[in-house]
Amino acid sequence: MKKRYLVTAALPYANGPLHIGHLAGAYLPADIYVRYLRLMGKDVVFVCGSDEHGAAITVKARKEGVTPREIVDKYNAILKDTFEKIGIAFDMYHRTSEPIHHETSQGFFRRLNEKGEFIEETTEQYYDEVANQFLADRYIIGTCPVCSNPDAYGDQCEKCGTTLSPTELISPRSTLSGSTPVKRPTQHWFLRLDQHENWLRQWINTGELEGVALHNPNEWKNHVLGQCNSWLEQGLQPRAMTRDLDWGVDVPQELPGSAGKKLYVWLDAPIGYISATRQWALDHGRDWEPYWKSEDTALIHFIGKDNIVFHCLIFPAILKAHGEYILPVNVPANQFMNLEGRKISTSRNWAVWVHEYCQELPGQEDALRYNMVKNMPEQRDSEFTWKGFQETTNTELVNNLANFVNRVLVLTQKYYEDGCAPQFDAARPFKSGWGVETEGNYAAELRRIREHLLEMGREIERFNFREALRLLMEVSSAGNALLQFNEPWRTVKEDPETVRTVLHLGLQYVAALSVAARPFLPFSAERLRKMLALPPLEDQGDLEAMLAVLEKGEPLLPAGHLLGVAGHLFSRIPDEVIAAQMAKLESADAQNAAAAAAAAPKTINYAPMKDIIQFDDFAKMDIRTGKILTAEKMEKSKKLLKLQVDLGFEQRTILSGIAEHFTPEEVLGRQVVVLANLAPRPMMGVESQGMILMAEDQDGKLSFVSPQEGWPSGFGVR
RNA sequence: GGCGCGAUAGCUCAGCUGGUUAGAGCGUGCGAUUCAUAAUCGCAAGGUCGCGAGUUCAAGUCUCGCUCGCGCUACCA
Repeated sequence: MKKRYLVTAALPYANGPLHIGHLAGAYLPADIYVRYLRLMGKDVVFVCGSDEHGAAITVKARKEGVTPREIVDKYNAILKDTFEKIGIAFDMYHRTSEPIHHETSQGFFRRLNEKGEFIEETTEQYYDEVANQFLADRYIIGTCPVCSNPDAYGDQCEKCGTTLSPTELISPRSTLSGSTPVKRPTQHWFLRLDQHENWLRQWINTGELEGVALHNPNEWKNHVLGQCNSWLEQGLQPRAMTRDLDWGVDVPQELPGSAGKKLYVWLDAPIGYISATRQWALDHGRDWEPYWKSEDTALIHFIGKDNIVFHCLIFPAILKAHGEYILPVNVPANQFMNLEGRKISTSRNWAVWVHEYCQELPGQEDALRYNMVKNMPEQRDSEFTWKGFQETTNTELVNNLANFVNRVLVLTQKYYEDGCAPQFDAARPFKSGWGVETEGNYAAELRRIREHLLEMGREIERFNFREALRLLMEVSSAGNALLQFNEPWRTVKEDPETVRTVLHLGLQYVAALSVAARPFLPFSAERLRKMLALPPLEDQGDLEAMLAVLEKGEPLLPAGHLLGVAGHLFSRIPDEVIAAQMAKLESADAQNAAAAAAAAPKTINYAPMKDIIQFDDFAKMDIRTGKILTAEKMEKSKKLLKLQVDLGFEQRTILSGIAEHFTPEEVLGRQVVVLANLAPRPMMGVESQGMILMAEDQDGKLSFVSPQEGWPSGFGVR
């Protein structure tokens, strides 16, 4: 057991609101874990914050005609408010635009630079000659090579989701000036990740660093280890830690060549965890350093699977390179949550937005949390459906949990007019709620609850939140069974003594739930406290203290305790609400379809004309007729066909990127037109000696360009 | 193409280092019950553990091949 915990949840990017996938992926598991630790009296700090830098934000600002500052202020406010409303209890929700963060990340940069962790390298990047600046990937749009979307960004096509680099775009253009960008050399700082590969491999797979055991890799999730090893096996390459950007943390200005350079997200966002911790310490008069630099601290990152490599390899490399920091003891990444059978998509508005949920289903925050846990993508992608949400909420939360609480309180207040927990005989036997036809006894029953909650805690510690939630709910079921087996409504006249004992015990179940449910259902737990007229939880050791009382077989709520007002802990989700939410999703979908249909005819995006050339330029090209003699799929390639082409006077081996459009059989014997004097180029170990000319339409479909049937090979085209 | 992860009851998912009749929740059927938001409790039915081989006394669990889904990654002269 570590002495203290530092828990982080992925920094949300401040250019959009939060959807259920984010919640189920990172924030909710982190929150449950942290709330549990606090209830167990642990020293824990839980940090997060808005990631407010980068080109995507400036692009959005430009589009909306506002400043980047206005964008991040807006979304930071929304995010912060959403987290609060859905009950994510950060100790500090920070933002990367704060000065203390700039200072912290620049400090890292300086330190790494001094320690020789960087190499400075010059690469070619697209440059806008009209706007006079280098272009971030996001500033370049062009035609997607995969789906032919004419407006794909330089880093990603939002239509088909493919990850791209700007050089892959067909006919790239700058979003700043509309001009065609040109490549220019620019110098950047690269982190020598290759030099960290060995210890990272050792550390990931054995948990050992320099002979010291830091964690047990068996406790890490399969897909996390798999993803890391996949990268390690391919070999780590130096990675640029700086970019030519205008919105971000400056590269320390005293360094030569720093003008116009900003820290790349690798050296910006994750260091936000540290900045946030520093700010928390300042606000609370505490020392932040033990949380990041002491070996008896457990550092845990909650993230989605898209962030695994970042948090398991690159950030640890940075921390280790710095030299003073500890490494994460676990990175329990979740997979993705789908929505109604499809991937959640921000750009297509196929999502359930958390702030909208809070607005449209007020008071149902815990129902969402419950459903998120119930369907948490812990080991594989999972599925959220509104129908499932309704069913789960109505059966498990309303029918089982809320109803149990209600029937205990209503029965008690019905039978004991003073509205107090009854005096009772602890030695009185009754039927246990934990098994059919088993005799129970008051103290043993309380210990039974304790054992169950201990098990729940163990599952939380192992990041098995679904299982932990199931165990919690079993307490409620056992409570229901307790009432069912003893039937106080029938025996209250003939055997009032036993009924007192049973109902008093029922109240203990509710009291136990009012503490144990807090990690999952914080709002409901608080309402339970009120119904029981118990003080609000202090959030520091409440569960630990409660378990100690249960262990002694003593009541959590003494006889004579005046209860509060019974009420409905959860309300049923009616069909109309589900129908309305489904309609909302479908209308988003219809809007997308309409937008796509409307855009389709207009987006016959003819490539812009290239610059005028002279006849001499054309004459330099030696274009010849030819015929494909043999064709085979290129080993290990999805796109390349290896062709033998007859040019009459000789044969050529030509590699052509048409494998996704034509099979080797289809192209055999085709007459083609070949650019014959193109410089040979090796690809995948084979030299390509020319280029087959193809026509390409708007959708990226290809067509051979051929002379008339039977035309001889080897003659010129002009 | 390479690599990683996944494929288990109608649905959503657990099954650690291989070991007795493969589990849970929901749904379904039957029964009990009525304090409670037509709630609850019990019992039962339901699976050739993606497909095909192999290792083993023994495989959902290990090995190999294949199919499908998701993710990362390379090649379009």
